[in-house]
Amino acid sequence: MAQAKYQAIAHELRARIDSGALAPGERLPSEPDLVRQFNASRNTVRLALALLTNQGLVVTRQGLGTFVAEPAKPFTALLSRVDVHPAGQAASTFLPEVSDEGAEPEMSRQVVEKAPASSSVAEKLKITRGDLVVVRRRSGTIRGIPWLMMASYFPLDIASGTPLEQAGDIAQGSIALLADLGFPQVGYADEIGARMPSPGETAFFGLSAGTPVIVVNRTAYAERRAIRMTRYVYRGDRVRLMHEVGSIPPRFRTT
Amino acid sequence: MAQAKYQAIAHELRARIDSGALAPGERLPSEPDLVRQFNASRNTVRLALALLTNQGLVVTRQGLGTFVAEPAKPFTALLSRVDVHPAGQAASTFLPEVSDEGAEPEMSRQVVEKAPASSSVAEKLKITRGDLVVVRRRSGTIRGIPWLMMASYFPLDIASGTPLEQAGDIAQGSIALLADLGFPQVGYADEIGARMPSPGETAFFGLSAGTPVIVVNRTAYAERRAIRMTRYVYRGDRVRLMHEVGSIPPRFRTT
DNA sequence: CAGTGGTCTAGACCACTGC
DNA sequence: CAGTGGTCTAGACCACTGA
Repeated sequence: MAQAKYQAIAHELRARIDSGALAPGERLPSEPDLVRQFNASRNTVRLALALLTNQGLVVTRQGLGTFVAEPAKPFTALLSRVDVHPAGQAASTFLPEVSDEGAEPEMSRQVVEKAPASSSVAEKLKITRGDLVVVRRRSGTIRGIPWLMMASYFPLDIASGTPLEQAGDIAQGSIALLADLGFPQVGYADEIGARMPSPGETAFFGLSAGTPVIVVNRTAYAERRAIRMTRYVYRGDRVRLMHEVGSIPPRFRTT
Repeated sequence: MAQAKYQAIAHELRARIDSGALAPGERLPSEPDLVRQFNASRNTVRLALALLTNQGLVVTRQGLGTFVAEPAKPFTALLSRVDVHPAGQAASTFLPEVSDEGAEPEMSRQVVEKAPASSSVAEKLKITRGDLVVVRRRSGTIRGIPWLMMASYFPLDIASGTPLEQAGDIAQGSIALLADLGFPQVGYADEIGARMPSPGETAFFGLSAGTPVIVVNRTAYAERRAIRMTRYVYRGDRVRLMHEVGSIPPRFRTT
């Protein structure tokens, strides 16, 4: 049961934070202070702080100090809304939609490339890994804050020779375009997971250590086949996904 | 652009992993080896390894070495399935349901307590923070692997004097019971997020550093009010949530 | 037992911030 | 400038693992 000293320090600091003795945004004692308080070497103190940092509990700013993390009010992205109550009245919205008290999200212009399918893309589209797919990428910010990276993957036989291969936005939307091409969407499946960000994701979102990302793989289907897979990567510290089913009393609804 | 030495080491090791020179499950060079390879002190090498650990890229085992993390095949939990295609034919399944090639999940017996509502619970149920709620907790394992912690919160005026206040499972399920009590469920909303685990969650799931958890707050509604909020906490390294809408070709369906 | 990672110390210098 | 965190070194001892 004997704990390591750095764990004991982390435990004590965590207790101070959980109890409210250290409020969100407040500065922790400086590292030299903690060295004195806990009679430990500076490296040991830093080990304790690293623990808390990687748990997302504190953030450090060079030259300023270490601060209790402030939970930012999250953006809410509507994954889907399905009304099943009035029979036959089914509706569903599509990503990306995000709410932040009226602020409009800005989406970057779509960038397009042809690339071999990764194993995860191949699995979802039921094609062979390495087969070429058309990839359309874009990212989203709201009030200047980056919150979304997305990439859509289309099987080459569907996208080849169509506007899907051209950069820039698709006016009517890709769902309508796919329908025009003979592949009306009849359903979709979302697969949701979480993991630590890659260095590229950390840089794009400006994430601090101890912040995961949420990954949604949305596969869209026509009557008999998968016609698109879209991967949405959200920052875990500021985004919540909503998914509404059935009838929800108005004052409880999102937006 | 000059990087810190420990970042350069981490970058180099990451490159070896990404390129496949170090395969999943393979042991990295020992710390003394890395000290020699990179002409750095052991603490610097350990800083680099800590970086990779907290990104979930490697795991260390005392006495054995540091290993490239092996992505475990994830369990798939069905968040919901909503058929909207044949108009009027709406169906929806409820948590927890998990698939792992036929293995049955085991759920612990429910534990019940009365507790003041936290701010997040109060917000979802539209009650006042500190109001008493009935809390029913349980956890789930599959093949002995813990994958879920859940807690349901019921407003006291609904649950008081009902079987919801008694420990143990509810035979007909809480949805049916709530309907019997005059609160038939007409819809629900899921709010999905990700964060780093608390110490208790780390211990329960046996998580290593660099593994987030996925949190789903499901609020269930009767015609005019919220009747229950259930919080599901999943381990991020082994669980994927599925959410299916509409008609999906049979060979693409989950399970 | 030898080899691995885990903990801890003491001290040095650098980089950033606000005054 | 003084105070903060960021990087790095050198060395010590402990705890765990497999042979």
